[in-house]
Parts: sequence; structure tokens; C-alpha cells
Amino acid sequence: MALSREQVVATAVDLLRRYGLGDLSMRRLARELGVAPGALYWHVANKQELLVEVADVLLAEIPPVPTDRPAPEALAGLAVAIREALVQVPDAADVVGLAYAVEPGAARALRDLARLVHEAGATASERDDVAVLVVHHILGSVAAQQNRALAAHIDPELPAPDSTSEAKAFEVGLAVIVRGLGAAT
Amino acid sequence: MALSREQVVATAVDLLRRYGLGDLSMRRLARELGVAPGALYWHVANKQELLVEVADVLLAEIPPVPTDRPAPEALAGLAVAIREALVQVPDAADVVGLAYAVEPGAARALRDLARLVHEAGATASERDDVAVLVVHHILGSVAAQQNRALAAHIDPELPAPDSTSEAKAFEVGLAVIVRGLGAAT
DNA sequence: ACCTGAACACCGTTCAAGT
DNA sequence: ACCTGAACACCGTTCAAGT
Repeated sequence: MALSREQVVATAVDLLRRYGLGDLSMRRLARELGVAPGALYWHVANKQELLVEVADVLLAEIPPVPTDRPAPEALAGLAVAIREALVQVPDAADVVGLAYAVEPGAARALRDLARLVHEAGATASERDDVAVLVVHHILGSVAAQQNRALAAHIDPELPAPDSTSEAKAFEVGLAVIVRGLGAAT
Repeated sequence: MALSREQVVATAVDLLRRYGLGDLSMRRLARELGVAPGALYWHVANKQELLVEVADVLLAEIPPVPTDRPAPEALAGLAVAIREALVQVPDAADVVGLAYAVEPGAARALRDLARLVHEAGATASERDDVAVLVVHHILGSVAAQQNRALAAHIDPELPAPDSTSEAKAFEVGLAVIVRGLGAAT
């Protein structure tokens, strides 16, 4: 049976989850699918396009935000949920960062985030800029925790990151942003 | 005359400035220096160590912050200065992000930033977390602007980023953070 | 001490030719 | 329509051997 674009993307996600971006090469992916490397280029224009698709899959898995809570709470909840989903996937910050640069509004989760920023008190002119700030905070926090885990793995002298306190550090920054929104001039 | 570690790092910085990270390979760097690729490994353990040195050079060039202004102003001024310096250098966000993950307190500019966050009203417990937030905001903003410039270069349909409005978007996010600091609970 | 030559195990991408 | 085979132009890193 012929290969499909969906199959290529799904296997790429699987490879990323299991071994990280370093092992997500076009050649490795082709081997995993039992085809020649060139075959992939029938289904996907190039590696960058593939990675954008991979990011979309990761972001699509984030549960939609409940509609009954006040906006600042819902915003914080969604940001935490996105961070939690991404921190499980090796190099997720790099992959999503690339996708976000290419097409910022592609994923529903990120559009919801922008909307909640607005409802939490950002003026119309601030809205997009603050949404970007929150996304950067999420991706930065994910990358930082994963980098510390990697460093601890290589050098056993270093302490392994405690995911609870990493999450807490993230929420401190998030709280500052939300407070800043409320205290608009 | 023998090669020196400083010479290797300086040429790496030059290559990054002129052609970006894609052309900063160990082999390309060796060619530029007129030596065999293996020669570099006498002066530098591996590519990652080299990139950390490159980041340190970039950050060392940022002018120290004047001491006479109030902390929130000085903080904003320094953040803008760091962003401005890095946005000139292709892929600077990736390089500095890597270095920051490996050794967060290495560069004077970043230590100053953490100190000013404290003086601008962060409690002792918030201090480091908010400094991290500001660094992520800077690196995210730099990466975003450079990515848009790249996208516009590839696809001439897209608008080239206007550096003034990019800077303004950055300052909006920064202002939210500073306000959030002042409005501590 | 410092460097070369040569190798090892890889990359992303293209494209004529096959089915 | 979909894929193979083979190539092109690269990577980072190691290490015996040379000076």
C-alpha cells in the first residue's frame, strides 16, 4: 500500500517523541517507513514543511480550555497545559518555535491563547504582542527544563531538574505577566 | 604562526555575522583559517563549546548600563540594548539561547539584567524567574524578527519586517512585565 | 605542542529511470 | 502516481602519524 503524507507526519512525530530532533532525519524517517529517502519528497516539500506539520500535531493534542472560568485563570490554565504537553516531547520548543515563526495562527491552542490575553485585560493594541510574549515564555521554559535534563544526563554532577519547581518558576513569570495586564495604564 | 583559541573563536564570530549559523560549520571554519578540520579540535572540545564562546563574545559587546537612572528604566534600557545588539547578528537567538542554557550567569549583561529585575521590584523569590522571563522575551523577539526577514527574503509576497515596529512590539511586552513587577501582591 | 590525512558514520535534496 | 538508485555536496568527530 502506498505511503501517505499523514503516515509520514505520524512517523515523524513518533521519532521525535522517542529519540528527539537529532534522530529525526529524513534518512532515518525513510528507514523507519521502509522506503528510500527520495520517496519522502513526493509527500512533503522539504524537512521544514514536515516539521511544521509535526508541530501542528503536537499542538492539536492540547485539550481546549474550559469556558466557565474568568479569563485570567483560563489564560494561566491554558498556558500551563501547553507547557505541560510540550515538555514531554524532546526538543518540542525548537519544533514549535519554527512552526510559530512560519505560521503563528495555525494551531487552535495558540489562537485561544491570544483571545484569552485580550479578555484578561490587554488593550486591542497590546493583544498580539502580549500573546507573543506568553508563547515565548512557554517555549523558553520548555527549552530550559529540557536543556537542564540533558545537562544532568551528560554530567551526573549536575542536579536533575525537578519538574514541580520548574513548573513553579514558569508560573511566577506567568503571574507577573497577568498582573501587568490587569494594571494597564 | 600557530593557531590560537581566540583566533578560532573570533573567526567563528565573523562567519556567524556574515553568513549565519548555517555556514558556521567546523569544516567551513577550518577552511577560513587555512587548516585541516581536525586542527580545530586541539583548541576547542567540540562545536557546542565553540558556540558558547561565540555567544560570550556577542554579549560582551553590549555597553554596560548607566547607573544614574531608576531601576525600571534601566532595566528596560538594558533589555532594549541587548535586543538591538543581537538582532544585527544572524541566528543570534539560537546561539545565545544555547549558551544561556549551558551557563546562565556567564555574561555580564545578563547578570546586570537579573540585578535590575530585583531592583525594579521583584521579590527575592521571584528574581531569577522573572530575569529568565525577560531573557526569553528578548531571544524570542530577536528570533521572530529574523525569521520574518528570512521569510520575506524567500517569498517576496510577504512584507519585510519593519525594525521600528518590531522594536515597539518588544517594548509593549517589556512594559507589561515591568508593570507586573511594580504591582506585586 | 600542534597539525595533517584519512577515515567513519552520517546529513538534505535532486532526478532520471523504473513500475 | 509513486518510488528506487544513485549521485551531489555537504556534516561533526576521531586519531594515528608526522613535524
